Amino acid sequence: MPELPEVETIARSLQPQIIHHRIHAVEKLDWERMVKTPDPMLFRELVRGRMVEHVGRRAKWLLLMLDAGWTMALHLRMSGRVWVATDSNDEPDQHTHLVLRLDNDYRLFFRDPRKFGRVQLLDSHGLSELDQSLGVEPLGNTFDPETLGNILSQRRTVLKSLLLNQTLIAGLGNIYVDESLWHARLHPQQPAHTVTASETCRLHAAIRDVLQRAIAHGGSTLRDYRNGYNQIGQNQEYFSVYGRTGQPCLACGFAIERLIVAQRSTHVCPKCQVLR
DNA sequence: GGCATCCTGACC
DNA sequence: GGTCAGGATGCC
Repeated sequence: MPELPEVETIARSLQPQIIHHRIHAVEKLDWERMVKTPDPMLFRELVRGRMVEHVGRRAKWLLLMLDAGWTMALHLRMSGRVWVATDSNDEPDQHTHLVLRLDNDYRLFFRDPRKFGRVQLLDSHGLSELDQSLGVEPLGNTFDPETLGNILSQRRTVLKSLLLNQTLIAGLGNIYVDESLWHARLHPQQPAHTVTASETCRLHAAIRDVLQRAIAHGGSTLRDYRNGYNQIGQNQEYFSVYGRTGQPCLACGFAIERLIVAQRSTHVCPKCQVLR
């Protein structure tokens, strides 16, 4: 799925296209399980006529801030794609399950072949609950080495699991966890509470660098991800370990290995990332 | 923690 | 036909 950098890139690319435009109607909604709340009938009713005031992001949630206090929160999960179709001849395909008609005749498409994606319409209370269910923003001001150290020191779980846990640090997924750990020279199976202060500083810096670079490159496109203009990202050209099994480590030349950690495909340099 | 589940498509 | 995939949840 889109992870933090991809969702951030989508949010930024949607802003100039949809802010200050009104949603005329929900033009297509053919997979109602996609709507988490409220029920699909009410969803259609409440969305009709709303003005998009801002587009933002919280963790991996894409947030369309609407007038009347509503927020449409979209989660793209594994294969979701959200973009603005500007060509009126461009028809939504069988995997495009949500289409919003805008007042400039543009349409917002939410395409998701695997149907894992979700959308919900939240009032301020619902938005606050969503916010509180998520951990610290790794690119936010409050995420410093001390904060990370406190999170690490209290858990005996392995680093990979901890970094994937959205209730602790919110926004990392499988790609950027592997990339961050490689840059920090830490093994994904190292127990969190054994990470030293200097390693914590390295990990903190690595997470921020990896995410910022990914955003600068417009996100990583493996298969499905596109930005709000339906364009691919470039960050996949800059991976250090993810998907580089058998290829030489960029730091030491040793072959990158693939293992399974926390039931997820995991990539490491066995020489740079030694398990202690 | 580990595992199944929600889905479809790509690839072998 | 089997396996794998950028995610999250729920169950033992």
